[in-house]
Amino acid sequence: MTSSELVDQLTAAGYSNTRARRALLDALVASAGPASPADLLEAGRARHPALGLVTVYRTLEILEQLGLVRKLHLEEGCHSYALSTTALRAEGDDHGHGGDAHGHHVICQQCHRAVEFAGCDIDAVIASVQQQTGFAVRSHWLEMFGLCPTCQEKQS
Amino acid sequence: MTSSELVDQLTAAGYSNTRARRALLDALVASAGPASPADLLEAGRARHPALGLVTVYRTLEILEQLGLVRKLHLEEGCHSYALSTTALRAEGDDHGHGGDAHGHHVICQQCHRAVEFAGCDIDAVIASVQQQTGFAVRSHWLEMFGLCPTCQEKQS
DNA sequence: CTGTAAACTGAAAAACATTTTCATTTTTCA
DNA sequence: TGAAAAATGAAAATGTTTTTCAGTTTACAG
Ligand SMILES: [Mn+2]
Ligand SMILES: [Mn+2]
Ligand SMILES: [Zn+2]
Ligand SMILES: [Zn+2]
Repeated sequence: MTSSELVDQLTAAGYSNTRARRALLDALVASAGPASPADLLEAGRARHPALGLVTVYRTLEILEQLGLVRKLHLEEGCHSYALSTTALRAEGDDHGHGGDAHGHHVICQQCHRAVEFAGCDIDAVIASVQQQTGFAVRSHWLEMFGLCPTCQEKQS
Repeated sequence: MTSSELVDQLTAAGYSNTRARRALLDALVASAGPASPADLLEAGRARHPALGLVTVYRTLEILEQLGLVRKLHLEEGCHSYALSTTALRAEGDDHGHGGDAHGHHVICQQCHRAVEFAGCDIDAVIASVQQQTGFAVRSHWLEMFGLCPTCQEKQS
């Protein structure tokens, strides 16, 4: 997903095409792994020095609502954002957190690269939990951690 | 799990039995759902008014290391803590986040009560992710959201 | 093109959350 | 019971997110 495709999505949704947003989206597309708001501010300022942190927060909120990025919760530092994969966004496969389409990530414990994956087939687990606890499960949230191919090689 | 059992675990692990810790543990056991550090400070001060927030953070960190509480990441407000279930702690079922035994919670979207559940049988999903992405998956993290039995009744 | 209304921006301040520091108090244990 | 070690909490430092607001930029109708 290029940053101008992302801009198109924003304008299609009725948002303006501004310099600040282009800078942020460029930064987001260029970033290797998930990036925190502070990370994105720094990277965005390389493109548009006047960029403000408030705009980073506001734009990420919009992007998240549109399903273009996902907020990851990490052990360290908590929130980071990662672009969502086109294929998965299109799929509309909603076991979703609160009714929104959702995806899940594997995150490298070494280099922190994150990759979205398709097909979280956990209906059996959900059924078991509903039976065990009496809860009506409406959504779930799953993250995996490990080593990416590159870091596996370096390891050995 | 009573609070004095928790104190026993602490002393067994070499930590002192202090008034501040007893107050915090009482508060934790009494709390209905997951509680934030600020929540626990307030509840703990009902028992020991001098209790400080720093001690709340420090004690939660210890309890988490011992596997007695788990840190939940929620959409709103981020970190909260919930006692872990005895049965699950004993089980030593470690698909674990970083090698530690782990458990998962279902959280009520209405009243925020959290219940730990056993048996996250997602080996097939893990295998598929490893195959899809090339990552070597070492641990995972799963939360479910829905309605607890009580809130389901109220709903209808 | 232009002019205008609506949308957006970023500085600053406020509101929160977490961590560090350090002098004092409490606990443990010989 | 006394000394050493561990733990405490106030205060300050650090970090993150939200709110406000006056000024700027963008979109778009004319
Ligand atoms: Mn989180
Ligand atoms: Mn598991
Ligand atoms: Zn890696
Ligand atoms: Zn409920």
